[in-house]
Amino acid sequence: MKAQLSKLSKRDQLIQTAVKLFAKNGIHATGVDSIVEQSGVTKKTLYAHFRTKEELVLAVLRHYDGLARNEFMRKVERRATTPRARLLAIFDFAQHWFQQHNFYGCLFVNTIGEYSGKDTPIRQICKEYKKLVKDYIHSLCQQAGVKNPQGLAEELALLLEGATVTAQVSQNPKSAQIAKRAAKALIDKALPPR
Amino acid sequence: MKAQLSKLSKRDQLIQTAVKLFAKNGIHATGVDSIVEQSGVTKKTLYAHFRTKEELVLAVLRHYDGLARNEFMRKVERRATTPRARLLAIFDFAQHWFQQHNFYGCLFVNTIGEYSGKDTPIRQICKEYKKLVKDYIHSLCQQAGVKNPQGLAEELALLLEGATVTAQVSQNPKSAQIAKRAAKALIDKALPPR
DNA sequence: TATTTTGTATACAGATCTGTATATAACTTC
DNA sequence: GAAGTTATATACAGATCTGTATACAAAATA
Repeated sequence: MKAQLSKLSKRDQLIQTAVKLFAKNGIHATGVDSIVEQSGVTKKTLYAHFRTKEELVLAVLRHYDGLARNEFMRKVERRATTPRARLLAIFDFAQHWFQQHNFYGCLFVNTIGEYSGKDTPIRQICKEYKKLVKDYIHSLCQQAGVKNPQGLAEELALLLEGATVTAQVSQNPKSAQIAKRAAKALIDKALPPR
Repeated sequence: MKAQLSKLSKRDQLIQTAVKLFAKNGIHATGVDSIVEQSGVTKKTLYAHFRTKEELVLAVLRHYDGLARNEFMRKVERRATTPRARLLAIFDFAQHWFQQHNFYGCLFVNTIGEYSGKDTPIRQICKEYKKLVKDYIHSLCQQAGVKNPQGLAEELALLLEGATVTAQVSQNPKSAQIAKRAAKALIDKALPPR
């Protein structure tokens, strides 16, 4: 059951395999043995690149952080041109995301859920990811000329978060439309359409 | 390190201890040995009441479902009298919840995160909980005389969900205030204050 | 008071977990 | 082409996991 990862470095094969397994089954439920088996890389090699499983987890989160934020911004900007339309396009992107067959909610949220009590570097990365997403929304609000861009960005980020969790739990992607409807009302209030 | 659970049945001692450990450390990371140790109940007794760990998990979720929803509704109704004010009081309750020292996010969301890929009865309970919370919000919307109570309930439930996750990840309870601000705008739109 | 239930205490089986050790093959690079 | 790097294959150590077995004590019930 090896994947087609021949062109990648061993390190990347491990990370990409681990991302999939962590997202689908959770971190504690995913043993390094299954990562080794499905990546087609030896355990010895894994521990040559990462000193512990936790270091692999960190690498996976950092990898996914860059990947996910990049795709988020790219797709939002492709779907609309004006800042205002882009704020709404966030939720069209979300709906598309929720419909992916391998959508298992936000990896960072799921990870925090497994490390609620502990205070490891893992938590820091998850926290940072959410901050950067909000910063991006904030920049769109600024570009749109909103009076209180921070306030609107916080509200829209909350809606996106809620829609994501709801889609994950209820297994229904329509939460994106609900969030979009609410977002439109909040945007219209913060920036009356002329 | 036994807790003071003398008045409870062995079954309840196990459930209450398990709730705490699952919430704090996650389910897969919590071994039955630690539940046994901290509850002051023998492993033999645990397996007399629950055939497997998964059955204990189910009992814990069902127990917490009743407990949490009951407290949610009770506290919301104590904080305000009119349906409209109660819709807003949801977020005051949330802020208070987020500030608890043992707040580790929503147990059901964290649980789903650990069972994303599988389709066990566990998922069903989490799904049902979210539905019942939304139904309660829906009933408040109806009582308030909102034209589209379903629509507003969906939006407010999304805000509550987003605020909860955000408070958990960013470890900052102010997300409740943000959600309340957004909720107020949405409520005012759906039910203009006279 | 005899019996059944319910619990404790503890050890164990078998699987799985993280991480390491050993020995060997392939691929760079000088 | 020799040296050094980077893999593979595989076995193992030691801990921890779920679940069971054995032997005994306490408490309720008949």
